Parts: sequence; C-alpha cells; structure tokens
Amino acid sequence: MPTDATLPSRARASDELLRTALEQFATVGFAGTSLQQIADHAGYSKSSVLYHYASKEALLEAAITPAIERLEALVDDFAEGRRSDAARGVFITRFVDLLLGERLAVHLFVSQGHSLGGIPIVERGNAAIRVLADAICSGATLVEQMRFGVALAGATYALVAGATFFDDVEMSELTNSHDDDEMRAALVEVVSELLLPADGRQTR
Amino acid sequence: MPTDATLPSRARASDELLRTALEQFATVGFAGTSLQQIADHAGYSKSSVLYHYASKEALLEAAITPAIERLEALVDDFAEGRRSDAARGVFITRFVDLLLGERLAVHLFVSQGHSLGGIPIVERGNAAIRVLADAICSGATLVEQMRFGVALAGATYALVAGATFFDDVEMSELTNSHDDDEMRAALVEVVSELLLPADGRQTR
DNA sequence: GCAGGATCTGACCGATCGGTCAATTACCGT
DNA sequence: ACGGTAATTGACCGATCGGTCAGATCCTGC
Repeated sequence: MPTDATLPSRARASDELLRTALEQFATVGFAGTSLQQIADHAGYSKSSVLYHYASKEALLEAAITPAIERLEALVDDFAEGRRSDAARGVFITRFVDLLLGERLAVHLFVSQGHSLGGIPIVERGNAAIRVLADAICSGATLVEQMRFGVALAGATYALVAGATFFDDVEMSELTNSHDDDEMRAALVEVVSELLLPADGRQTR
Repeated sequence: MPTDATLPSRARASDELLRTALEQFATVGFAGTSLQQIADHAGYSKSSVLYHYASKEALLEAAITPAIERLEALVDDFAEGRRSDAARGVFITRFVDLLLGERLAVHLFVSQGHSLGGIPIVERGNAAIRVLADAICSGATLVEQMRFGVALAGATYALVAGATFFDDVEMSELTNSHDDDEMRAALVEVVSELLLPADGRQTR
C-alpha cells in the first residue's frame, strides 16, 4: 500500500487538523480558540494536535503561511514593476484571485493581523502590506491613496463581511465553485472602476 | 463638593475602565484581553473592574452600545427612506462621521462581530448590518451590490487597516482632530464616487 | 466624630489554558 | 513473526482565566 494518496475517506491527520484549526482561528479568533476545541472538532485528542504541531503558534503559522507567501509574491511583483495601467490590471485580478482562493487565511490575517504582533509569519504579512501601501502612497494625493485603500480593503472586507453575515451554510469546506466565478467578475469590475483610469477621470 | 464633574485629573473610574477596556478589546481582541490586563492598564485591581462592571461581557456591552445605537439610527433612517441620490449623499456623510467618531468601537465590532455571536448588543449590531445589506441588495445587480459593499466595507476597513498598520503613535486617546478633517473629506469623496451616479455611469 | 454607603482590594474558587511526558496502539518493512 | 517507527492518548503540570466574597478604606451628610 502507498503511504499516502490512499483512500479519500481519511486524509492525512495533520491536514485535517490544519483545516480545522484554520477554520476555528478564522471564525472565533486565535485567542478564542483552544487546542481542546480544535481537537474535539477534528475528532482527535489535544495531545495529538500537539504531536503534529509543536504549539498553537506553529499551527497558526502552518495555516496561513501559504496565503502570506502568495501575498508576498504578488506585492513584490507589483512594487518593483512600473505602475502602468496594464500592470494595475493584472495586479487587480491576481489580488482578487488571492482573496477568493485563500478566504479563511485572509479573513484570519486581515481581522487579527494586528493582535498577533509577535508571530513571525504574521509580521511578514504585515510587512508585505506595508510595502504595498508604500508603493501606492509614494507621490499620490490623499484622495488617490484613499481610493486604493478603499478598493483593496473593500474587496478584502466585502468577502470577510459576506462570510460574516451571510453564510447560512457553514463557511468552511471547499470552494463554492460556481458562485466564485460571478463573485470574481463583480469584484474585478468594481475594483477596476476605482483603480483604472476609466472614462475621463484622472488616474493620478 | 459636587459628586461629579469635578477636577479633570481623575475622571470617573468607571469611565477610565471603559476606555481602557475598549482600547484593549479593539487592539488585542475580546477573547485575547483578560480582566487582569484591563485592570493593570487602567491602574486598578481586577476586583475593581468587576465592581464597576458585573462581567467581562457587561464591559463589552457598555463599550460598544453607543456606537451600535448610532449605527441602528443611521440604518433605520436609510432603510425606510426612499433611496434618492440626496438620501444617499446624507447617508454617506453620516456613515463616514460614524466611522471617524467611533473608531475603536467600529474596529472592535467589525473585526470581531462574527466571533462574538452570543452577546446581545453584538447581535443587534449584526442585525443592523443585515438590514442595511437588505436595503441595498433588493433589486440590485450583483455588481451594484458589490459596489455598495466595497464602498462601505472599504471605508470601514481602510480606517481599521490604517489603524492597524500605520500608527506609530498609540491609536488610543482622543481624536486626531485636524487629520480627521482631511480623512473625512477624502473618504466622503471616494465613497461618493462609487455610490453616486457620477458623470455618465448608470446608477442602477 | 460618627454612621453608612460607595469604592477598592487581596485571598480564594473551580475551570480551563497551553504544554510535557510516559505509555500504549497501529502500522510497515523485513 | 518480529522489531521499530509513527501515531495516538490520558494523566498531569503550573499558570491564568472569569468570577465571588469578606473585609479594608475612603468620603460625605449629619
């Protein structure tokens, strides 16, 4: 028998725990989630959680690292490239894709990034956001900055708020597939309206 | 001697505690804040905190109730009124003023409203948001809904994110007076761009 | 100056926190 | 069949949690 990629009924325990932890962290907060809750929710004992992950913090790190690294890559590309309209366009779509693809991690990072100051991976994420903000703010008017801030923050938070207020069904699980396509299109359009030099409005 | 409104050096103890608690709840989260922390930060003992407020939850309730009630009033006025452009305009400015005037409470409510499901005052706030969302969504296209969502969420979160990433100085204390004026103007402009039928874009 | 409420505090409570450890069980190559 | 590693668990630890309670201490009206 293969050691992994076996029957789909029971995925790797560490993955189950990671998914459960991310879901809990995102919904009730990092501080508000106990290892016991995670263990219960995933069907393991608290000791098992700590066997797979050295600490609660390690669990958090494992949960959001992929999303943070995607964010870093996106920000780096945008920051060092010139800010042509085309560059802005691809940035917007990549940003929206990141939001949709990493909902839970984004929710977690975005709404608790400030409180989780000490954790290294969170600091990396905060640093990336700061780089992005600098790239935006250099030589821009306040209104222009605000436009960028509202666009990105709005897109981000619209998802989070949507998840917060409108999930009758659990917001966990896998992607909502078909809804995401409409959502993606609408988000890209609205953000583009704000950030691209549509019609006769000045870009800067 | 008067029983209150006396020397400004030491305000009412319950007010000090309330301010400290709100600040802590907003910065490190409700679950992440202990009564001991609040007591230490305010210069009292934990017992004193529980003398003035019956429980941690009561402290939270007292801290955000004013902001929630302002929100309810605003949402009610908007929801029952017809949605003319003028009505939208006054809604926008009132909304921005609410954000600026109740920063900490908004931050707290917005970024933890979901996790604090059980608390009655939080539920009232969530209900108000839902009423607002319904008023917006009824008979609107997805893009239109998204425009509204991004605008309000963006304005809200731009403040929160700003507070999260850009306060060299403590974000506590009183209002930043002069900065707020520029901020207010910029916010109103950007939100208006999105929500008002500027130039030749269709309103609906 | 004294009675009495308002305020403040330390000691204490059971529960739960994150985390350690030794022992047990499941599984796999040989 | 066996040996060893990976996985899982309950017992247990000190610390801290939110909250109670019985005094201290202060302050004020009489």
